[in-house]
Amino acid sequence: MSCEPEIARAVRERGRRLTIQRARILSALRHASDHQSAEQILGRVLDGDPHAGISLSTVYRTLETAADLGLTSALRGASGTAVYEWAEPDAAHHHVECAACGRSTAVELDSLRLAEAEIRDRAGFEADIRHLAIPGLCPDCRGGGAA
Amino acid sequence: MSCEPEIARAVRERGRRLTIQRARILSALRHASDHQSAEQILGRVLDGDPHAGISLSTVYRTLETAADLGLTSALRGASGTAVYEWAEPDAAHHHVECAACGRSTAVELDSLRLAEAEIRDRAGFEADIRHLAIPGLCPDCRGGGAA
DNA sequence: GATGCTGCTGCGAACGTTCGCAGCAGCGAA
DNA sequence: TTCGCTGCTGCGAACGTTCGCAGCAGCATC
Repeated sequence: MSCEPEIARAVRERGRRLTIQRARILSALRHASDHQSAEQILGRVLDGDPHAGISLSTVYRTLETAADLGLTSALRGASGTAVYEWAEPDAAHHHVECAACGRSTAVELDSLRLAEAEIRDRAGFEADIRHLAIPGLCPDCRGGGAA
Repeated sequence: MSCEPEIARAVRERGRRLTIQRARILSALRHASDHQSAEQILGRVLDGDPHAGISLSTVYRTLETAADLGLTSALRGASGTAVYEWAEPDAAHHHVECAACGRSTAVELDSLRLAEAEIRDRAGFEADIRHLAIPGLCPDCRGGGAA
């Protein structure tokens, strides 16, 4: 796949080692169209090569490392299961998740910039609100179920 | 404890049964000064009565039920362990958690009202941003470690 | 006070995730 | 190319949390 050199560079540039496992895991996530759980990612890797012999621990650790490097971002929604996605550097976005049906949508929220400033003023913290799972009710469930 | 009738009423008013276990668990959380994990709450209950015979499952279920009723609110921070607190109805607040040292502070954030409106406009979701765990860096760690 | 419905509980297993450890392998230096 | 350091991996155990089940007990009714 064409993006592997890109992944390799991104990892090595930041002083980390590029292992076969990392390349496979990150490549799988890179080519996924949406959020993937750790198990789904492992499934995709093993789909491509059933003899890869990659463990779930490694998937978790790789995803955590990659999040540190800014390559991926993690999201733990109401379901409790964490999902991961490739981090497009310019597309900071947030996820609204329906508490009733579980459907989730990505939104860009300018007002959270204000929240960061507000936090700096009131608590002195340097907040990092680039990727948030926000609970709510989707239009369908709002009309039918609740209210 | 003087608040038990209040808890009893709150539970029964909403059509739920008041059990000894629920009364004990909610009372323990009500009198706690800050966030408590499920295990801490169980500890407090058993502290008061070592023969209470309450299981951790019941603590989790009670806290979930109480959150549905609006009596408590749950928060799952970066540590992964969920913490719970008694929900003061008027004091909507958020928690900023230091990614480096783990310290967390409560802040009130007006700008999140804007975010709710923004979400309604852009995604049609009715967001519920009353209680959020926001990652960041506290003043101490910002000065010393990062930057 | 006795009875019945059914919501709640304790138990134990299972889930998703993290951790500790011993061995392997990437990468820089020689 | 070889060597050595040490960061990374697989394994398995442990953690916090959720789930399924059978039995118990709160509450409404009589």
